Amino acid sequence: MFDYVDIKSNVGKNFRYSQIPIGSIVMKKKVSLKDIATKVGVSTALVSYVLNNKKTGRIRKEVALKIKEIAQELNYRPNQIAKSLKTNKTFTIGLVVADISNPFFSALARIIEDEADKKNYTVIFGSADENAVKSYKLINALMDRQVDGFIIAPAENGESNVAYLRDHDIPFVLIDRYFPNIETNWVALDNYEAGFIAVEHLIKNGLKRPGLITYNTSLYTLQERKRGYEDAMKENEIDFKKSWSKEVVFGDDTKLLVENAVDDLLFLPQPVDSILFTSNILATYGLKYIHSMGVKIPDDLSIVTFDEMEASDLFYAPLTYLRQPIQEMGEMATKILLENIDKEKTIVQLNIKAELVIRASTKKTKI
Amino acid sequence: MFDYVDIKSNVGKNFRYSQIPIGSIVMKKKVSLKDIATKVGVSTALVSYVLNNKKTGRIRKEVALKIKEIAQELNYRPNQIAKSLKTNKTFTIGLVVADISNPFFSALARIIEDEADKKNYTVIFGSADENAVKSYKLINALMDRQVDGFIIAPAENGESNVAYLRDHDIPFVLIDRYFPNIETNWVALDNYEAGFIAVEHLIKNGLKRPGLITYNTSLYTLQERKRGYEDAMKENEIDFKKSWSKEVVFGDDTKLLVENAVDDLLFLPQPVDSILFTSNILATYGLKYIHSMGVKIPDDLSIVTFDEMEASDLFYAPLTYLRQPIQEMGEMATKILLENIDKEKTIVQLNIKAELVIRASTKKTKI
DNA sequence: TAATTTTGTTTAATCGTTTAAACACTAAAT
DNA sequence: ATTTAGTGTTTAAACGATTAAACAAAATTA
Repeated sequence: MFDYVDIKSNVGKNFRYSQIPIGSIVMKKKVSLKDIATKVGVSTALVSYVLNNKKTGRIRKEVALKIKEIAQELNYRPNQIAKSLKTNKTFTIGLVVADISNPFFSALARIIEDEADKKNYTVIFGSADENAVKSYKLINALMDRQVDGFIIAPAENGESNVAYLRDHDIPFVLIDRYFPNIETNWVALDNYEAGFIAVEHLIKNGLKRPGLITYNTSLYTLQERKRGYEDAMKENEIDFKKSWSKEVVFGDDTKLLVENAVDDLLFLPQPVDSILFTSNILATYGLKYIHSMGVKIPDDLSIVTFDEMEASDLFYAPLTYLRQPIQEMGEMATKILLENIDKEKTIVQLNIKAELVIRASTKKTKI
Repeated sequence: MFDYVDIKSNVGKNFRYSQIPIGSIVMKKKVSLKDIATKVGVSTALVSYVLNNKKTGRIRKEVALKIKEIAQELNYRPNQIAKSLKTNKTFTIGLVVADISNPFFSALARIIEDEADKKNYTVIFGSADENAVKSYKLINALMDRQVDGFIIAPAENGESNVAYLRDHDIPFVLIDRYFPNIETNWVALDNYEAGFIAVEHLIKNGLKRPGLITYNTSLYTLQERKRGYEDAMKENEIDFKKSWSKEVVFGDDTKLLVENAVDDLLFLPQPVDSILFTSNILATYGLKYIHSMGVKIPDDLSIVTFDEMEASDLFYAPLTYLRQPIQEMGEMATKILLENIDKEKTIVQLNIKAELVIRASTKKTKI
């Protein structure tokens, strides 16, 4: 399969390589309970009891000691697969997000990993690309591996996934997105309030024509952000125009669509004076384009985004953004899941408030 | 454990919640080979043969059909844990990186995930925080779960990890970092060349005092970047001063240390006229600080970084950077690993060349 | 017709654990 | 001197699959 030529002859190519056959290696055989049992001269049952600290009252101390000693000596590590088969528990949780390479989700993944690790769980992940069918396949693949539970950021139309999990009585917690009419665990933002305070902030700063760029999706999370955006205008007696609100389709040409949306907003007869982006990806595309047009922020246009855009620290106008409490979300989701795995089930639904971090992209104009 | 009060009484707090006891649910029992066997009236062996398309020549067509039909009807999904125990194969690979929330590693994770998925493997990951001990624990935890192989970005002093894996005859591929004296698979950058071309580019642009900010580490990867930096100067007859090259310790106070390093370089009697950062994290800290000082890029100072800093598109001077071929690295690492898992082992060592993406942060000065 | 081969299916062992139940002792209680 | 109650350990089944080997019946060959 790899037919690279020798490194020396490879000058000027864009890689160096070498292929070296491996010499024979002294392999350490995996040691099982049986190996220990044989060596000590007892049954595997006894070894199992000792190493799991069961029946402690009944086992002769010298034997127990000897077993532990030999286990140590042989560097015994229990085969979790065998253990799982018997105990029906894998100490593994499945994490399904849209895309693990999205900073929001990878940050979440790290937090979940750490929280899970505290209870000796490991994490298997999968990226579903905002696609409910792919998500379904992933969930099945992970269920086949008998994960003890799931943390899932469902895609649009992911209700069936949720129903599927529930039918199979497998614990799960939705994160970031959820379906308000389905009785499930979830941990998410208070999206309505977040949209609301973002726009209220704009209005208080004297901006009267806030635009919105969001995904064209039925996901409640984003619907709520939009509803917050609209209500903030209503409550502040702004005469909201539909043309201020743009929706783009998620996919390969999202970038282009965002650029078109920006054009639409800025070339209205009466252009918007500010834009709220409802996700980090939308903001990234939009900002780059706006920047490339030479539009000055915040003088020509104010900007607010969802999700931390720490990278924008370097931007001449660091962005005002709605900070998602990722740490808290990840921790809580994991805790709730592990509780559900261990104990009897209750439903926990958590909507955490966003924090509006005000920076230079929404400067006050004189009112 | 969760003693949140009722949502209505919770106005003004930073979260909303509710706890609803779950009603009883009609649970779908997991269906096993045995269930199918019973329903069809045959042995589990036969069911297994049919569903795995073995002994196809010998099995009565009607029976095979019936079995498949019932399997479908019951929505049978094989228990991978049981399968793994018997076959000694989990179709799982372990990914151990420094931090999954680092964009470089999460991008890599996504690529590995996709490549692995093509061959029906899933990925378990762990973050080792540049700590060889933590890495060792992680590797063990994943080995306990019988992963078929590893992709690992080892930490400093990770040689023992490598030896451990080799002793246990478990396939693995090092990624991003490696130990040149240990005969292992690796996929990494040609770090020497990358450092070299970065500095050569600076020199060609008329800069005569290139500084370096790197980690204080024995990791070969970073040593090589530094060696490239130094050699480029030697070959271009620049009289290199040791004071131009700063090393910072990885850890919680890296940010502060980077800021000190920047100070050191800029307040030399004869300050550097350009800085090469050897990682995205260093660059992020450094850039923010430099920016906050009001230093103008590239007029006062030119900048080159390792790793894609796409976010810097928004910066007034988008950064010149050494693009790591992440896609290729992830794909190749996965391919090499899966080859090693399936077939007899050869060692593949791949050093892929970086691409210098020249942007505004290294403007040409008149020479 | 008997021996052989082919066809279709089952039996049973196995992977590495866990764990209830059985067993063989010894010590205490009647 | 029995019965009863521990004490220390083993036996064996089970988890859910795979798979070599055994088996029975039908088809083919001699």
